[in-house]
Amino acid sequence: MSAPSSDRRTIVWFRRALRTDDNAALLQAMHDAQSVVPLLCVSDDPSYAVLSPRRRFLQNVIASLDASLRSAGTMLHVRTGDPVSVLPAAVRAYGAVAVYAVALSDPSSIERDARIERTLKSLGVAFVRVPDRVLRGPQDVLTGARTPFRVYTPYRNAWMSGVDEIAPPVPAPGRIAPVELAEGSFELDRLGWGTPERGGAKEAHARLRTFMSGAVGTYGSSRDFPGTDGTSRMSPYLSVGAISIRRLFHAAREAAADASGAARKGIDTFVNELVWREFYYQVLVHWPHAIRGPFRPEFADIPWSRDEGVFRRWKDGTTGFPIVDAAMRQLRDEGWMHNRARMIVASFLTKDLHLHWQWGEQYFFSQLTDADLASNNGGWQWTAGTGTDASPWFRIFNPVLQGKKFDPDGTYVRRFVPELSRLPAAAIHEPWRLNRQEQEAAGCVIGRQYPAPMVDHAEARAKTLMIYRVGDHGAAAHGRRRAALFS
DNA sequence: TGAAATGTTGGGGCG
DNA sequence: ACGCCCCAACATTTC
Repeated sequence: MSAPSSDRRTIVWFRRALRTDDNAALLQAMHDAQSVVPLLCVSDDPSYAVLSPRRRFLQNVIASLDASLRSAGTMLHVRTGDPVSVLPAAVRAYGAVAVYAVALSDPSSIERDARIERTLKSLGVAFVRVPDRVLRGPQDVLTGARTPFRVYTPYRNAWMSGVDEIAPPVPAPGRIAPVELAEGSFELDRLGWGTPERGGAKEAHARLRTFMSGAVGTYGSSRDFPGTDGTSRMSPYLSVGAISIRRLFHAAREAAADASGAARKGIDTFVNELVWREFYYQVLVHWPHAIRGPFRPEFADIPWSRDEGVFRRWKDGTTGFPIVDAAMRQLRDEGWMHNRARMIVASFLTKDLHLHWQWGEQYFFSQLTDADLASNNGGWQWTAGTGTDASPWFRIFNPVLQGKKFDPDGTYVRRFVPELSRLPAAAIHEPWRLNRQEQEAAGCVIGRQYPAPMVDHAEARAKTLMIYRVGDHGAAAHGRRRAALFS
């Protein structure tokens, strides 16, 4: 790194690290030059104005970022348009010698960044991408043969063995010298987003503190119950970088340091989930083809249904299966879904409705405030049985049993499917089993207030086993059985 | 991070 | 007392 020099002005392009706390690109820019311009590029596409939960969340995070920059003495400089043209224009307007940003690893970002780098280079300006999204980079966790891992457990063991290499988080700079707005830049206010309600970095840190001093202790068991507030709910903040992954990891380590044995187990489980996130991240870096289709090509030819009407009922949460409908409505209402519920609806889409898992992946990505390419893709491939170290394809969730097991009193269903709220707990996951009189007493007649189940699970399951078996030439057990048949 | 089908065991009712 | 049957509970296999 070069020595600090006050006459060198740089731009910090804020994208997926929307915070001042422990922001590697910001810290490096401030180390390399005293004068930094905190820059935000906003799309000028009119469809951008549609206020999905994710968009609202993002606006709040950005407002919070601007507020913390202001408390340090500076502010966001906003420009509209495509970053590929905005950044060179900003470089000229500010006379900057370098642009810093968090390094991104998905193919479309890599491709766009390469174009930006070329353009900036022609202006004599460096484009510095600083790794900041994961605790341990894809090249830092490899097998003895220096190849990437495809299986989670050995990956985790290797990851853990290098845990001391993880840097501690660095607090936000106390003071950042302000820079005058240049031609073409404006203050955040001018976007007319209104007063931010919640969702910023401050809220993320408060939530993290609460979680680490309480629920994390029972995380191992309570995280599986969607009616309980048993998860950290850090994923939306992580996905946009409103909180740093190191901040999260070190909070967990500190909590572990003064925790009882039982609580430490909960913390270990939590850290494991962070490692899953890193695992999926490195899978896509090493095998980017998984973004476009099954990681394992033997599953490329499964004859999926293309029934849009069926897909719509899944999205709308009117499948007739209470736990599925509750989950899908939570997604639409909150832009978030409990992890257990994600597994249930994903299994339902692929193995009860026989729709392509990529339809679900795409819909999740469009709705989730925590949308993350790698985790989302990894999760869907896991459910569909097409990924690295995936769930076996013949593992099929029974939506009624999952409901009974993980939402036994129906708290979750009642919260998101009000028409079922008066059903007795014993029937809430299979309301069609009540007789007409009982349905009327609960104010929920099947076919009127709430739909009949849209598929017969046993039939759907049988069909899944059939359509998957066709493509499954890879499983060792099947090979053996087939060989035995012919011997 | 599953569920269904199939197999095994053992207690209790009964003649 | 004994064998037999039934079936629930648990275990194993299969998808």
